[in-house]
Amino acid sequence: MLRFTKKTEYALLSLQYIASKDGMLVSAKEIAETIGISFEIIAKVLHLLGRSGITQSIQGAQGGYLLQRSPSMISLSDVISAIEGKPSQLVECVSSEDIDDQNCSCNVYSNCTIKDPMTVIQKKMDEMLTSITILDFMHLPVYHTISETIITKEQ
Amino acid sequence: MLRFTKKTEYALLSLQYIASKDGMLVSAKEIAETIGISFEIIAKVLHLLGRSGITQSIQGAQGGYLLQRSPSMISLSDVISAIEGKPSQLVECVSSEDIDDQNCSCNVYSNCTIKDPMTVIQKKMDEMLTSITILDFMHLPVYHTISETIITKEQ
DNA sequence: AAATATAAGACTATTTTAACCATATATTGT
DNA sequence: ACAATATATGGTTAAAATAGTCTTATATTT
Repeated sequence: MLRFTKKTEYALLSLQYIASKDGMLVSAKEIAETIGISFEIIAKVLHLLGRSGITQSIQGAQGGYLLQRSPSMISLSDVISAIEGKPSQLVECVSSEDIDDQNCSCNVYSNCTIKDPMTVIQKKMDEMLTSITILDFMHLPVYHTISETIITKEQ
Repeated sequence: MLRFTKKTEYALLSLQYIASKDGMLVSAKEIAETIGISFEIIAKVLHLLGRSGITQSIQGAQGGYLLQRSPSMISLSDVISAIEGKPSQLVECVSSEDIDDQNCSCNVYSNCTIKDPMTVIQKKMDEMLTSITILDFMHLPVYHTISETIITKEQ
């Protein structure tokens, strides 16, 4: 099924929030409360993001997380890889990495007739996932009217 | 996880095979044997494709399946919808259909801050899935050399 | 030393996926 | 009419992935 996992969703919500804090340290507790998700899950997600070098973590009291690079340099593809442990693969035998080498372990079909077109699709998907970044998840500037009513300009 | 289900894979393999037979009736048994997958699964997949008007089925002896429209008019999006019963949704609350109306049942987060960017991503995904058709899964013409050696030109 | 915060693994329940089995229905050919 | 062939459809089961909770360890600040 072509669906993001909840963990990926939580990762995006977390990164969006951290990015919005613009360099300030943010704790897992704060993120969990803001999003409305249990602390444990958010902590696990942030840990995975840290492992992959997307976030940086400061342990101890007053510790927390911040982004290791700017939002525009963190792609959806990076986030998925960090959370799932490997890049997205539309089918088992086609990855964005071994597109050229033929060490495909898929011996399912006597002769696989969809590998080539699937490779093309996988490539398109990768291009899309790489082009989307955390910047795309950030709100546009908030405009204030003269009467101080806050109007948020959405895309 | 962003992965096609096996059923979708089988559907694509089946449609590719039926398309290659260019209008001839093809039985589920023939497809199952060609692909190397159990007859029952292929029959179920073909049934689902028929329900959605992608394939046409002729019952009874000498019956079988054929495409209801040309390969270039059957998109990957159509196939996924047929197999899974509804269009692909990257997240629960964003579908390609209710992009404009706001009857989103997702009350998971106190205030969801990723719905708008997710809608944009869903739209991109839909465009991609709609642009890819069974024609993209068909082999290019087979060229014969003078010595009758068959060379298949791959993409 | 106490409080705060991340690190990391174990465990359980639910959902989805995958495959198989059984039976019903329709059509053809003898 | 009847046997053979082929699709239609629902039920059942096993395996895998997902989602969430719990527990313990480690690091830092006050």
